[in-house]
Amino acid sequence: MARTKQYNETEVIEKAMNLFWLHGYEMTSMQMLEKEMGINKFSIYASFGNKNGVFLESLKCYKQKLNQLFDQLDNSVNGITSIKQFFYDFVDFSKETEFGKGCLLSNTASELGDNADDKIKHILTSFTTDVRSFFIHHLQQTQNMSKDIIETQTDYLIIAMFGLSSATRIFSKKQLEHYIEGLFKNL
Amino acid sequence: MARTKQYNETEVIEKAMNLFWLHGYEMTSMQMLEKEMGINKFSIYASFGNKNGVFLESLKCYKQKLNQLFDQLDNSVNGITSIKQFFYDFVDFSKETEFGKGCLLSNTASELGDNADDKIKHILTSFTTDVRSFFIHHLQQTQNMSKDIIETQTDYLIIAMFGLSSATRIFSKKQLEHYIEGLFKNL
DNA sequence: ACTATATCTAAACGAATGTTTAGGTATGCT
DNA sequence: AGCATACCTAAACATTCGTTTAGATATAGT
Repeated sequence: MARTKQYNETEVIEKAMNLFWLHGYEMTSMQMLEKEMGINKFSIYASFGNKNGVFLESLKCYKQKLNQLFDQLDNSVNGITSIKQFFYDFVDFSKETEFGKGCLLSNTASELGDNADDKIKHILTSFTTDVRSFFIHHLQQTQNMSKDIIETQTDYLIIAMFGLSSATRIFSKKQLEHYIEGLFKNL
Repeated sequence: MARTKQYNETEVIEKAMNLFWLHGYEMTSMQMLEKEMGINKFSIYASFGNKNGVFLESLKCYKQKLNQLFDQLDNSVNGITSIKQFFYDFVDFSKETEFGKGCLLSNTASELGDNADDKIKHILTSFTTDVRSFFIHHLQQTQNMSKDIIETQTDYLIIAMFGLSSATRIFSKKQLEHYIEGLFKNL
């Protein structure tokens, strides 16, 4: 055999993820990735194929982090309260390190839209359905609502969540708090 | 004297605006602008200086269109109802021509963020304050609320509006309707 | 009709993009 | 120890970006 890799692929992807999260896909160049990941272009292409491959892995990495948020909540099963808690946790998560990063997934949906590669679109839509089923599941816990009302309220929550994820890039925690409190006053 | 311009600057900017609206700033190339505006690069640079100049005029053009929405509403002065009407008008406006364009201003805020040129940032912030004062003005009409409550509800509405403008890129009219109805349920 | 001048066409510019390649370097296995 | 192999460095690749420039074309005023 020969020399072994001198970098951990998971670690460098985490760094790449932060770059994409902060600057978006197009605005993040291979040069920036090279510098931030601490490895050469050759190594990047050897490990991930191309820029899109790096991005794809970054999205997966991000998704795992969001899933951790879900997992934390699944322990305290108490209907709408846990949905509201998820909104707050999400704000903390989005604003934990630097200001104005928003949500990598919704940023991507906004930036690339339909032009995105199929694998990327799949990640985005699958996450949307995950969130949707999370909402439906917890709405069902609370009261015995009709299917129509659950559907309507899920649309409400999904869009509120999507809006929140965009808003975290711009608005302060206090303003976001006002938003969340207003949102759940109606439920 | 000599030859006269064979294009109308207002007309070509409208076409440029639609391109930026649909694809964003970075994704819209001079080549695309050339084709869509129907004039040569030379003419574009002669009229607007550079790409950023075209974008700036496009934003102004877009802002005028939004101001028309406001003007329509100022006639029917009835507090929160008119705010809600604005939300609906905005959805119609954002989805009138093609699917998934969202709002050019909030798209720009999301795409460029703090990296944007100062003139562009000024347009964005000035519009936000316009919307804010519109909300405050109409909230004051309804009841005699405390300043704190108006402030809180304005934050709520501003973020809801911002979220809506992002959401129009992705969600259907019916879903957006569910969202708006939910938003105004307790106001 | 002629000329001056602004508009238009089209080619070329340098810089930056994502990607590839060639050559030097270090390390795991026999 | 030595060799094979996979890593890393760094230069070059083609393409595209926004921008500029040189030359052809058309027209308003005399």
